[in-house]
Amino acid sequence: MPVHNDEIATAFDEIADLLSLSGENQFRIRAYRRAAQTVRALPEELAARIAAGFDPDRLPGIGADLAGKIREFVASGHCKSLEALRRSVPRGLREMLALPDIGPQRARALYEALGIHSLADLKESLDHHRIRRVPHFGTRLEERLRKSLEALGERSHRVSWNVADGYAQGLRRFLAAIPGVAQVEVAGSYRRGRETVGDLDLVVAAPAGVDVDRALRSYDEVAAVLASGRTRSSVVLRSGLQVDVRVVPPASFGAALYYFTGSKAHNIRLRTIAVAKGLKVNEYGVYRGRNRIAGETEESVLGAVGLPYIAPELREDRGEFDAASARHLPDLVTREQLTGDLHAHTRATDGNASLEEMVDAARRAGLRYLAITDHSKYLGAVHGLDATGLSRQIDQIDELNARVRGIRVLKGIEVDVLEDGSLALPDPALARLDLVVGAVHSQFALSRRKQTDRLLRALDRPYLSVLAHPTARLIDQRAPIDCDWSQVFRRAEERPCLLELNAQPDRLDLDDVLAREAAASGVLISIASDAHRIEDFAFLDGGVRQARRAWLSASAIANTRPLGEVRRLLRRTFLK
DNA sequence: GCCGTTTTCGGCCCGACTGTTTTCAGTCG
Repeated sequence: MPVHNDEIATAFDEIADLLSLSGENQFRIRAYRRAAQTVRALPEELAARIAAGFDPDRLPGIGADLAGKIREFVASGHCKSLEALRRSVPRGLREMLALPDIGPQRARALYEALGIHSLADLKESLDHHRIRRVPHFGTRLEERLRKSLEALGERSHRVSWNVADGYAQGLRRFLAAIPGVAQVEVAGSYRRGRETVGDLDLVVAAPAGVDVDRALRSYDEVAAVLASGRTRSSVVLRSGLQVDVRVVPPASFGAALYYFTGSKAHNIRLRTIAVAKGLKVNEYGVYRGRNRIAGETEESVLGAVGLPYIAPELREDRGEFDAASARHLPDLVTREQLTGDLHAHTRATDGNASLEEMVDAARRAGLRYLAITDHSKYLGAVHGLDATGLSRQIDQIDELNARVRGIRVLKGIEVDVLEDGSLALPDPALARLDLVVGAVHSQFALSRRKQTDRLLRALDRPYLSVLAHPTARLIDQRAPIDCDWSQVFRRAEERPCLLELNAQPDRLDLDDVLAREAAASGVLISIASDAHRIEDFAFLDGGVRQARRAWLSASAIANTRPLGEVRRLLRRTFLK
């Protein structure tokens, strides 16, 4: 039974929690948390790499001890020290950490004073007002915990970037309109372009005396105030989304924006680098001794520690500091560099606009070519195109191309990759098309071996030009298929075949980690809207965000090139 | 537990808010 990276990471997180409940050294705890993060973000399964001779202690933050635990876990599926910890820490105590305001110290104190070792125990003690008798606990904390416990069930999980964007823009406008406010930016994981956002972080530049906190509390979507201060406030909106606002003087805006954009791991690393140079970085600026030497802009903060600007999408502690000091940061792709879109649908299948409407919308979105790739007919498909329907659409596209200006329409199809890796339409039916987009729409649960073979065989089909949404995941709904991606990337590079970064907000597939790995293997990426409505070309922004998180520059993206070159790329795949 | 152009031992990012306390610990981001 192969052990997945996420299981190793989850075990390390549990060890960290249990160590914290044992009152262990915080730096030892941090080592486990950092190792969990490192392992979770790896593009390839560690078990497979170890089997191939890789030594995990070469990973950053993983030394001899943790490497040994990884080996033990991979070999046996168990970790003895985790099991020992589970025996030594009262069962159930860990779930207390899920509650805001309860950390390891308070969880421990409640256990020792009242024997509380579960959320159910806590509720009972709260109901009987026993908590307030524990040293360092009081009536206010009791009330806070009561509210937190009630809210725990309905606590919102992370929302998609697009949903967060709706709330963020309203808040930004509201805060910017406060008299005296000089500047407002949305920071946090939103600014780093993560596919989901847990809470909103906003940074406000305002001179002393501007009461941003009071204004925020009057925002009509605020349901509860968690913290309220002169420079920092936290509220919860009616939707359940938490909002943290940080207010700084204008001269510190860059430093505060940097600090609040994160990620936490990135900030810790930046501050560590600064310390080595005799500097201190905080949210007010960069300091040498008591002298502030930077802070008005983010560029000044990085410049003060001797580094070039690092784009927010790269700030995940995934090698950006090494790249920055070597002056090898990628020139990240922008939306303006996209020249066209290689995946879109019309009313002929499951889209809701006509061919002409989709093409017009694409042209207005600044695209110079658009591939129409409606679904093929296949077993169980609704409204797939049959040979007659496809032939009719081809004629319509020829007719439209003769008529419209400013955009070229490519003839394509989205065809199913069947369980055996064959395509749902025979080669002769595909030969007339400009491109063939293959996609997995069924049999998601095949074994790693079968799924890998399936995709490798699909990549061997002569007419396949693009593998769409390769992992078939739906964020928070459907797990990615299990597959040896390094093999798939190698084959796609040899063919060559484009791999898609599908920009639908619930797909974003390939994700940032795999897209970076694919590009490193020499595969060209197609950022595609998969538009079903005329509004959907806006999804391309999200695709570009994900591509930037994957460190991709325009040269790694097929559809940043002129149509002639894209045609050559697509045609080359037909010749092999 | 990790790590090293100061170090193989002794460090490990930094500050705001809250509540329970009279000077600070805990939690969080």
